[in-house]
Amino acid sequence: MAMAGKVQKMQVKKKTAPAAKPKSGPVPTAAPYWLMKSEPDVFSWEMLVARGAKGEPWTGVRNYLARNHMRAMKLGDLGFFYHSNIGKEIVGVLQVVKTAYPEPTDTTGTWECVDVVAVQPLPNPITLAAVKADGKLAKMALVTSMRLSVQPVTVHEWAHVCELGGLDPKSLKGKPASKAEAVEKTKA
DNA sequence: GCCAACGTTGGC
DNA sequence: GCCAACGTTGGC
Repeated sequence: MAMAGKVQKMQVKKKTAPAAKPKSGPVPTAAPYWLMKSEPDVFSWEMLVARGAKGEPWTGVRNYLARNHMRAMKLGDLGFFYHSNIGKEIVGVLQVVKTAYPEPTDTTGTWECVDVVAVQPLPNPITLAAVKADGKLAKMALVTSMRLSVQPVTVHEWAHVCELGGLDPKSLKGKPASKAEAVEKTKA
């Protein structure tokens, strides 16, 4: 299993979690799109691309809000892949291919993960600085909730980032969760 | 390496 | 259930 962020390095705490059912938490209103962060030296976009159609379990999330966002994800949902710490830029588009399920290594029954695959790289990666400097993006959770590792993205933000990044959102829309072939092409 | 932001923990 | 102390994230 791979790491999807610095949080992955954390020990799994033996917290005395009430034996809450994994499904019992609040489920926020589903956002149209998402953004998921990872430190590229731990788990990078290139590594996700290399996983191909198998994708990767997005493990290591140890924040309730981030977990709840993963719970709200639907099969086929799209999200941005953001490189934190190194690069600090949005580098690609990923897709949810398996909805939230208990994280196998978590013995507390508290944490969950989703499986994602790489869909397309952003021809022009969008840096955090560019996001902050753009009036249409300055309110993104990426800016306002800096430390949240899994966050919602609005339709407007999605469209604007895609435009700036050189991606036609329509080329992603409605793609089946089997678009890993596109990934294979981007590797060549 | 520093430190601001902020989520979590634990004393009361 | 409040809130101070503590720990972590992540930009700079």
